[in-house]
Amino acid sequence: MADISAPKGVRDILPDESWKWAYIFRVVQETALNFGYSEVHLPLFEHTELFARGIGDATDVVEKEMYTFLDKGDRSITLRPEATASMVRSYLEHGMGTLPQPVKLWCAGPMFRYERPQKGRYRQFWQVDFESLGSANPLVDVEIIALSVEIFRRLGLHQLEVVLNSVGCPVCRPGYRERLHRFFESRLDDLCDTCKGRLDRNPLRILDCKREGCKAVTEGAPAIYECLCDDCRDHFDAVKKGLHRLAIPYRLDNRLVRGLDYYTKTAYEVLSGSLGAQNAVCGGGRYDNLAEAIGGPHVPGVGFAAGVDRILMVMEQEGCSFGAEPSLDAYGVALDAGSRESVSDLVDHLRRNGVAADMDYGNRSMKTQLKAASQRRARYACIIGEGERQKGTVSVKDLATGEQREILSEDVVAAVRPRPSGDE
RNA sequence: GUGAGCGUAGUUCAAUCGGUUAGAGCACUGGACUGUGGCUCCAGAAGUUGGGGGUUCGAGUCCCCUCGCUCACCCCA
Repeated sequence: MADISAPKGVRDILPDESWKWAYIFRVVQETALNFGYSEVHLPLFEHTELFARGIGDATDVVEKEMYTFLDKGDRSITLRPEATASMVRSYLEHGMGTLPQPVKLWCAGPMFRYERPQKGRYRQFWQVDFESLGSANPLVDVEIIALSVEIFRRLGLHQLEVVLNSVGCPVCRPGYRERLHRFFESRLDDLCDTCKGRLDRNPLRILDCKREGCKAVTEGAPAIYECLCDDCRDHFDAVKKGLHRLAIPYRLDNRLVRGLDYYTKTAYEVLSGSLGAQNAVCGGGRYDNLAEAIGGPHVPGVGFAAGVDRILMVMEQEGCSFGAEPSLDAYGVALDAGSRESVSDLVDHLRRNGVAADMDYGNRSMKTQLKAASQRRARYACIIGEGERQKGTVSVKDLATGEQREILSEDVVAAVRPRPSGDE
């Protein structure tokens, strides 16, 4: 066991896995293009204040899960625990309010949260994040949900469930909160200790509790639907209607909550049954008051983040395809020590002409080189020995059929090049 | 932060009640086959049994501490 190892909760994505990641990002990128979202690259760290205000100081994420440190200029810096706040910051900082609205952006990259690792939860984890900024139109909520569902569909995931709720807005939520408070107050004895504490701070969170006792109590709790203001109710109806039109199935769940005031109206998650306790592959919703919370003008927004680590986990479990595994077109094989330089030259020539080619650098026997060619799933072995060198030829062996022919060096590219895609 | 389970070769795992030199599959290297791969057979290399302390004639095995991993609570992607 090496005495040096990666820090707790982080991991290496090695070649046996990395090509699958690349596949997922490719699918996400194509889908983003289809839906009219443009990619941005955002910094991995921000001023701590952005997250404190943009996520909320009362949340667990901000209270105890952030990687925060002072830089050499004594600024408090935090590794981003999520992307939405950065996205809104970027929108405001670059005056995107002057562009046609909504501005539709996406990004991908690692997020950081100091949590105890477990299945599907890492301290550095990858998200793809989509945000649509500047429109309060419920059709945009529908688009966001449809986009996330489409990504999962293209990736081949089918055992997923969309869970939908509305969390109201600053107009109607206080009334609901009060009703909940009254309801739980009368059943205080049946609640767990943490929920007793939540009663005054944030009774909505009690709905989220997973303890059996609390769940039983919440069965009879008033639903937020009864308390939504006209605006929120119309919006919610429009979103539900939109999902119906697009034939996107969903389940309503009034336990799905977001604790803070700048989260408004639509809240949704996409859950997988095959993930263990960390079963959300995607979470999102509307945050019409977030831009103001971080010191900007009123900019409505809606978006989602999907966890790439978890998506991959579910895909593996459900036996989804990741496209073609990377392979070589040609593998150079030297019969003797004197031919190694010729093989090196040939491989370089192939590579410069768009052929995926590799060779052995370990002075291994010809047998072992051919073995390596098979293992790398090369289509052809390009063999050079003394005889070939004298004649200026290469023996090209089709590793699938075993068929071999000797061809002139200058014709090798044409012989092993993958079927031209037409526009090369 | 809390709880439970687990740490043996690169990796997946063995090792009887505490008993001699800690074994095997896969992977790796070489050979059988010196100009032809996948299969087979043979051989080789590979270990501070996570670390530290204790009990014992003797510890991979039992006890304590510590570190790490895993799962769950919590929270979320």
